Amino acid sequence: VATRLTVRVPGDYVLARDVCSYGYFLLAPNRWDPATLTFSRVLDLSEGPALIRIRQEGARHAPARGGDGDDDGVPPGRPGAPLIVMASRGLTRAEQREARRQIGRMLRLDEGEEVIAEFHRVDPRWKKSGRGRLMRSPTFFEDVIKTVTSCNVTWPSTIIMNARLCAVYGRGNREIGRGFPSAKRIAGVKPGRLRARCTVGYRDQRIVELAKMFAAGPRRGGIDVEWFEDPSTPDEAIHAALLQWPGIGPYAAANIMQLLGRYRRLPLDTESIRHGKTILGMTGSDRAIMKAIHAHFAPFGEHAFRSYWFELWDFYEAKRGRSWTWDRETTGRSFTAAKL
DNA sequence: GGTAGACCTGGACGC
DNA sequence: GCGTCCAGGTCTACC
Repeated sequence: VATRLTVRVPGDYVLARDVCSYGYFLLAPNRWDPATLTFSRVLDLSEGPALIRIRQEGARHAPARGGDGDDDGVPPGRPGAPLIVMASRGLTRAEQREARRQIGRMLRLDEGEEVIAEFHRVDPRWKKSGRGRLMRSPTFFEDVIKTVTSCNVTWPSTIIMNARLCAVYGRGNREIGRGFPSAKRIAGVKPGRLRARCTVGYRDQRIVELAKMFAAGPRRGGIDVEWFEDPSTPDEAIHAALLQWPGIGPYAAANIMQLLGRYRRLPLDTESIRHGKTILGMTGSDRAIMKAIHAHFAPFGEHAFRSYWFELWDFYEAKRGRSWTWDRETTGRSFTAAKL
């Protein structure tokens, strides 16, 4: 008998808005169905993979949009309504706890209403839409690998890499689909084979090396995930550690910090330069613009990245409609600036 | 301390 | 179609 779970959420939580808040919601194994406002993916649980579908109680299909500009950005869904989670099979008690933990991490349910309210006090532009939470992955490992697959490539390549990683090395089957591969699985793959089967290019060795570090764990000189996830670990220590990892430079390190809920640093890339020039009216060399962007968002303090990110996200939405209406086969493939 | 060039892939462009 | 060029962060080598 398939398991059904009810997940309680913060009082302001809206699934459609808070899932469709970061590009990773468009990357395998994640799936967002704009027609039914349902999120689904395969989770890796102790007894095996399981497909889970998540929807929010009472959320209905968004009404057809009117003309451009008369959309107030308020997402479909009743804030704070519980999530209904349907699994493709029966889950043991232990697996139910695992699933809740992974879903909680992915949806950022740990960030309560008061955290988002504080962000809105610092930057009131997002109060009306309620934007504040950023979607991430069920595990730290997946967040790190997704970051690496988004470095130095255009978005369509990132989509392909993640799809291939799941299809080739993820657990699952034809019926339920496949999840994201575990660190242990990738750690045992030869770099050349990863490159050939997943088109990760020169990232092959770096990805395998990272997987080995995750798979080894702290006792064998690898990565101590708990230390990174622990809010009491200082930002500086995490940043310094990340920069030592293969394939992780300033952009990736800042992005991973954001994914860990540390929003003070900005992962700036070429997209940021465009944003600085066209939206913020900045001029000068790329270096100068990067510096100016950091300075521009510094006053937002520990919410700097949220302010920056939702400014970018607003830009994409202005061009392509609200993110929860994006179809992954069309809009979802081309939502970055280079394509607009 | 900063920086030129290589790395790999998919997409755009010119023929 | 086919070949060439370019975008996109990180890393190494070298000032």
